[in-house]
Amino acid sequence: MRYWLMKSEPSDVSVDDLANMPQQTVAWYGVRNYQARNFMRNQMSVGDGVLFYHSNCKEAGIAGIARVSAPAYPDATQFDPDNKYFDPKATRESPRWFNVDVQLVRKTRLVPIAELREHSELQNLRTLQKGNRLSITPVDPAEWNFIVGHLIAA
DNA sequence: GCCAACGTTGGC
DNA sequence: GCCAACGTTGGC
Repeated sequence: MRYWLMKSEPSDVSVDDLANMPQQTVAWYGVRNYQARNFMRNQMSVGDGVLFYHSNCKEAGIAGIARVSAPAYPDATQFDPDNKYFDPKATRESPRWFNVDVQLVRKTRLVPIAELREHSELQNLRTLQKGNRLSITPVDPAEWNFIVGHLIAA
């Protein structure tokens, strides 16, 4: 059982979009970064905790709690020439990109990134580090407990 | 919209 | 294998 922070642009999939999906579940398609792919393919398990994060938007921050609900499988968008995530180098025999399914546990208040930065308990949180651009980052259990127990509950 | 930081590409 | 050029990310 691990913990993760996963970024989504709310103009693409917001926490409210997720809440309205069947089973409140979405395939985490469109990841085109090998490190993030490897996290999904090699390290994620069903039941892992996810901080659903809104990025590249007016109010960036944690917007919900979710869970990994299906292990990694080939990302369908890589095979679709009409999709913006199409990858001509990917084949069905040898897919390049994988995604897990993520299911909403509950929407939370928006915890802004500035608030996350206020807490020394979170000074090592990967997504807060200078220059970090990874859309999926691991979260330590202590960081998870602090965020879920103190910030979200507050 | 700006721009720092980073990942990828491709010529050599 | 190097590395410059380019494209992207994402907070501000």
